[in-house]
Amino acid sequence: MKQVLLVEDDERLSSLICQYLTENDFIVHRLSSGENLLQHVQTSPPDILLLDVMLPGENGFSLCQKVRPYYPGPLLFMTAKNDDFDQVFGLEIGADDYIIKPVEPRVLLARINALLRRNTDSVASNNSLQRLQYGQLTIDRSTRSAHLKGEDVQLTSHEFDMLWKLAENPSVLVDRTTLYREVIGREYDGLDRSADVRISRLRKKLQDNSQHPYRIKTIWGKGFFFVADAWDD
Amino acid sequence: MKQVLLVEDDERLSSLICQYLTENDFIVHRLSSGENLLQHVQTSPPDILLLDVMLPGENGFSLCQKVRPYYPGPLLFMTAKNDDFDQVFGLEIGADDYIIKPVEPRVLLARINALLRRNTDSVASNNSLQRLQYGQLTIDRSTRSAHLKGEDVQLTSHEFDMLWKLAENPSVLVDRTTLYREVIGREYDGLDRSADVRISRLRKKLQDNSQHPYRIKTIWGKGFFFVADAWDD
DNA sequence: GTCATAGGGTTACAATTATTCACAATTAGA
DNA sequence: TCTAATTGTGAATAATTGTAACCCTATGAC
Repeated sequence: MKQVLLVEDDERLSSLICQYLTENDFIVHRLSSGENLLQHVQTSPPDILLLDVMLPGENGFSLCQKVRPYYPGPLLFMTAKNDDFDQVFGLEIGADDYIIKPVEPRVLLARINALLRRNTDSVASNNSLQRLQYGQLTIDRSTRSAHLKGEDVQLTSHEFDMLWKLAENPSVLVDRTTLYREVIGREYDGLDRSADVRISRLRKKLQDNSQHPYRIKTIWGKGFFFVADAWDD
Repeated sequence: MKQVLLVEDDERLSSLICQYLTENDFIVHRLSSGENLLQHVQTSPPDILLLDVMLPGENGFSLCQKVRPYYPGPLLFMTAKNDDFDQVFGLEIGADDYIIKPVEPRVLLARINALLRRNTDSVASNNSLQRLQYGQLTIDRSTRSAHLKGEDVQLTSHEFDMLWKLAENPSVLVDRTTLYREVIGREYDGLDRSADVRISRLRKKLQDNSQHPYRIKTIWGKGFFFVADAWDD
């Protein structure tokens, strides 16, 4: 659940927004002025910051400039003043969006989601090929973790490397020579069995049955391959 | 210079926008319908895409859905129709902003810049970043302090250096040699355990479980890496 | 079909590497 | 200087991985 920090002095509007966002699975923290904003942002940073422009004491623009060095996430201004100059100014000092009141809750929500989507996208887009999903099995390279039927599968480093090598190209044979060279990191001498041992341990953790494996299959005398769609029991 | 792709059938508005953006150091490409949009985006992807909603032939929403799989960058809708439902819909199908006509050129420019800033920020400037935020964990280089779940985490100087080194490139392996050379300040002799001890102390303070760590993970025989997403276990 | 054989699956245990603890050494502050 | 906090050291413990042995199964010759 994403955390929203709302700074708004109009109690009626604040509680309206709070209610609507809470209904839509956000955790909302409310401040009625910018007094403790900096401290709040530093100790429990929100996922998105909603700032009213006209506030008692320090105004939203000034707060934005103060808080920006400590808060890199999305920041959204709300204001009753429909003034192009202010809008341009707000965006230029580092806001990501600028909404003119009256705020329609559905629109606010859509804009919040658009900002959050973009923000998590950019983190995720570096790892475009970082996550594989096959039925109930998920393999995430950025965290080097695997999940099966919603449960965390505790794989060791080498087990994970082996699984990734096989799973990144489902149905494609990975022969012993390749496996040793690219995963184990040495040449295959024709006698070494450590790849087999790794496969064996992997199968066990993936709840695969070696007599009738469905995830990692063996091609006798050649190597192994990963099966993408498996019918889970 | 950034490239803008503008899809707008109103010739007067299109040339007005084109002129204003060109004056402000953009390269503008214009299309008067969505006919060749997909091809254009694939052959010369713009830095930002401006889409009119009401277009001859295929409308902007439909174009957005078609083009999104091939264009991950910022996308902005412009429309004369001031309808909340449309706005919400546009944002939900993947737009980053939605502007109601009449379009004020200065406002359009400010919004374009806000989107581009956000887009390049997250990718490019991690080396100049003073503050990292991963879920409930923030790490602030300017004050050399870290916060977890709103609480101050008391890190020693070396613990902070180690955490920063790992966290500035999440999911990237930092091997022992690098760790000793760049954080501890001496060469790794193959026996020294002080990096492990620091990691161990760090994990404890980050409330990480070394049996099943989620923040700082070990790659056996190689080194360590930092995990950005906290929702793992 | 039987059999011999080559290769794969599994296991116990050894080797390697990581984690942690108590305490020693070092450093920073008063 | 003294004191407290920080950091390193070495040893005990735990986890991971490789090795060698055993057994099993697929394959092909007969």
